[in-house]
Amino acid sequence: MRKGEQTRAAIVEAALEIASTQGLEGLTIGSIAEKMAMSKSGVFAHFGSREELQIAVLQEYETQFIDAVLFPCLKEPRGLPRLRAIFMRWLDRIGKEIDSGCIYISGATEYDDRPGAVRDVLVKMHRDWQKEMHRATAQAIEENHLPANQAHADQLVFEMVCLILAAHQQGRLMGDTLSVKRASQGFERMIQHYQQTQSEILSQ
Amino acid sequence: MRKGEQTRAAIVEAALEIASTQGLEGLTIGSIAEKMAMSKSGVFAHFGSREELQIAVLQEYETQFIDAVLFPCLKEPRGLPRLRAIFMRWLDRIGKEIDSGCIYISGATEYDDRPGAVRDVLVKMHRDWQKEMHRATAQAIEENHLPANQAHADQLVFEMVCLILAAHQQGRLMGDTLSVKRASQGFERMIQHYQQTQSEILSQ
DNA sequence: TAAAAAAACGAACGTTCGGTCTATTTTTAT
DNA sequence: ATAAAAATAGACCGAACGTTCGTTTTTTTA
Repeated sequence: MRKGEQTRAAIVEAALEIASTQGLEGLTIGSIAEKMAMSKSGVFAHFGSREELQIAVLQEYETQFIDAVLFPCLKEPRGLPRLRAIFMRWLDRIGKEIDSGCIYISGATEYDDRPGAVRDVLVKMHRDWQKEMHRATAQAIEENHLPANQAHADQLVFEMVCLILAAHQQGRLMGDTLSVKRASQGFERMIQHYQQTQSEILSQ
Repeated sequence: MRKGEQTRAAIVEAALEIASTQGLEGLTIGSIAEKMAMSKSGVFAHFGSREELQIAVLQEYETQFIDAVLFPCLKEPRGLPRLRAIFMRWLDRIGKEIDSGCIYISGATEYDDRPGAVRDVLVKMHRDWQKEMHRATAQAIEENHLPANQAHADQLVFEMVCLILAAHQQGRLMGDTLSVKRASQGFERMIQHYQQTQSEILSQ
């Protein structure tokens, strides 16, 4: 029983590496078997279907993502410092993934028109992550770091996603080495704008 | 000789529809043949390879895109009005493509790690389009609609791409019906910011 | 209208895919 | 140590893929 779990974890790890560059759709059982020096059926037996395997890869990615991006930020003070930390760690991770690729982002375009369990899991993960950012934004409003405007809060989260997506795409497809810096500049400009809106309100 | 060209054009049209939902990688000769009520070999003979077919589809999309987005905007006055018109028509097109999908965007993630002729063509198209927006931005600076700051100009184009990408992804994957509106709000906010920067400079 | 050229067909090729089945080896528990 | 259980191997399946080829049909040209 123990050996199986170990092997399964190792398979998921290898599969995540492959999926990062080839995409979740480009992930084949044969390619994993080769990388693991195992037979296809040996790999297959741990999951029962390719779909289960893809979902396991997504879950592994989510775990790593939350560990690397969200958890360290919880030490930061509630409000804008924590929100900024989240964005910056997220962006930092995207920067590191410009060589390998982010399966949240590649998966989003691969599965936006392909119904099924994989898509459902992917949507839930995106939704959960955006909820997390909504929470951080709401806290920034509570702490009076940002003006209390729900429309602005929604817009802010949307634009954080914007910047990340473009940093990833421009970095990977276009080879734009400045894309991460541009995204962080965009973030600061956006924050500046919303804070300015606040001071305008206060001065009225 | 004439009949062949007609058929080829019809094939490319059908292929573009399939590629919009299935992606360029999901585009198979068999699926086109079925849609066209032709044999696989009949379809194949017009292109010589799948790669050539994919490139033909990309070129067809580019033609349609330029016709629908760029050309009508050239009637607008140079400067900010034209730049705004370009962004809005682009965004409008993305909005209409939320059901079908945009192969510029899906192709970008499909081929960001898959070297070859298709990727090369795709990169060139992205580059050309961004050059077009750089030109429109430069004109807005010439007309004194925006401050003369090259760093800002580059950032502005980057953020236009940002907003489009997120409008597409959030609309398609997350079913966010407000994504197009959010992108246009983001654009106006961004323009407002850069103009504000200008007035600050002028008042110094 | 007949000959030439172009277009389309249909069968097959080799490969790869996810998945199944049975046999064997390895690990675990008694 | 041994029996049960779990893990792995390896052969194999049917389907789909891009591509090739010889043949037939349709279109164009003379």
